[in-house]
Amino acid sequence: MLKTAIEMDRAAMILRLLGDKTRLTMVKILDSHDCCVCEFVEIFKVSQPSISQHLRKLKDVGLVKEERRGQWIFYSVNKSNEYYPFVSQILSQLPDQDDKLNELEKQGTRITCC
Amino acid sequence: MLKTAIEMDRAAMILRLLGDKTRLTMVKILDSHDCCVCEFVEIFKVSQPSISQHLRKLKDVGLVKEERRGQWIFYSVNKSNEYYPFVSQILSQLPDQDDKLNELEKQGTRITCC
DNA sequence: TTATTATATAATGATTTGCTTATATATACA
DNA sequence: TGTATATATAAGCAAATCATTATATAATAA
Repeated sequence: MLKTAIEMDRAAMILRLLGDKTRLTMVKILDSHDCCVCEFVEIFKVSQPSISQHLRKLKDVGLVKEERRGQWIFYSVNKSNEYYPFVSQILSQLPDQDDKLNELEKQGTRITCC
Repeated sequence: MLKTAIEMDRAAMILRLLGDKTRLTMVKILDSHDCCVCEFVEIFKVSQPSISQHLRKLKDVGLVKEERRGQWIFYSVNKSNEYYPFVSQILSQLPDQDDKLNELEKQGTRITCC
């Protein structure tokens, strides 16, 4: 077994985490753009606590990190996380989600503070 | 968006399917060796219906196929399935599980009919 | 200071999941 | 043919999941 291979139980845990359409799309978006909670609320049309809970799960395994900027808390992918190489390979096979952020731009609800 | 990219909801569905340690290990094993139900029962130490139910889920999305050989039903990965390229890339990042089958050989519980 | 905005957490409930045991079906063997 | 073996399906149950509403906390604006 390669030293670099992810363990099966860790891999299953990560796949289960990504096996939710909302979280998977979040991570795909965050892989190329920082976003704050309210942007995700707008994109996914679910309640703010629901978004916060998804982000919490991603943060709990260290896959995303948060950073306060004024009134907002921005999330980004933690590319130095041990699971990132595994996740990154998966994300690379997914269609880019730029249309979601472009939609926010058009609506004027994209947050571009700081 | 690339024509070849898997849709987000399909991707999430596949990841959720693989996001179970038993199923993930099954698919990893099946990717290189056909196996029958009773071998998985031996490997995973869970009930036979539990194994059958996992295989059913994998079969329902077309990721594995079955073939009767005498008294046994052998399962294998359906490499022509539309999701196989996506899955294959994930499997390639996992440690090989040959030790599981080697263990069966040692115990003499490997099925090598037909 | 008070009101507003952004976010997190707690509590709750419906649905899904993954196991179990019991049972049905199909093949193989004596 | 009758019995054993391999597998599938059904039913039941505990735990996990994902949403919601209510509430708490922190920063900003008036």
